[in-house]
Amino acid sequence: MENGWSWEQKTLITEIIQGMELAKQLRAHLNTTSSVETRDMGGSTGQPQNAGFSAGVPESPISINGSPGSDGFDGSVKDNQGYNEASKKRKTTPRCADQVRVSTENGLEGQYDDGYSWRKYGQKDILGTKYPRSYYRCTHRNSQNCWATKQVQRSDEDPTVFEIKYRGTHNCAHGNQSIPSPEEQEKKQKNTNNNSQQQQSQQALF
DNA sequence: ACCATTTGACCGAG
DNA sequence: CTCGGTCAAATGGT
Repeated sequence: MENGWSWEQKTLITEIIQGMELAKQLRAHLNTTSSVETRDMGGSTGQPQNAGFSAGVPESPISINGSPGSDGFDGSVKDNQGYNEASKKRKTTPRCADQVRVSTENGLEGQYDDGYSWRKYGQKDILGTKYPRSYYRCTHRNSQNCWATKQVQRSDEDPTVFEIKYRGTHNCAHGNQSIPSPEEQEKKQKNTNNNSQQQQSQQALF
């Protein structure tokens, strides 16, 4: 019963945080003002949370290789087994997601770490966007029923900004105790969201 | 060996 | 048909 509470609170907090972040960014913009701005976050946007910037994927678009001889594919063994057809459709899946904008310092390197472990399960190019969108899911999905997922997409105009969308709730204890609550109930979430626009000030392109 | 990541294919909705 | 999202096999790294 009270379970929903946490989620609601979390959502609220998240929203507040979002607002703060936005305000921060806005402030930064205002601060610089004058002339070209272009993100000058040379320290202004003190990001509280991003401590770990690990440069990992420099993004090399050049995918070498290109699947060399792997001809093993050919249609032979593929075929999907209809595993899930259970029938009960989840009502189009509840889609409540929080959008958070993370600005990485001039360097694109750095993946913003929110404290949870994510496993990438897909990447797709979205029409209209210059960069592909990555899909992540909690590593404990099977272990703790954490069906939380995250989507990350780079801004087309500002490669320094990453748009992170969180979908679902975290049930995993990620590092803290092990699954103390065996409750696996799936709570229905209602959409209470109303945030519609969040557009940031579009910066003038050069 | 395991696990995270990569890539292609499949699927559902519009 | 197209677009977006997820899964599943293959691969690499530890």
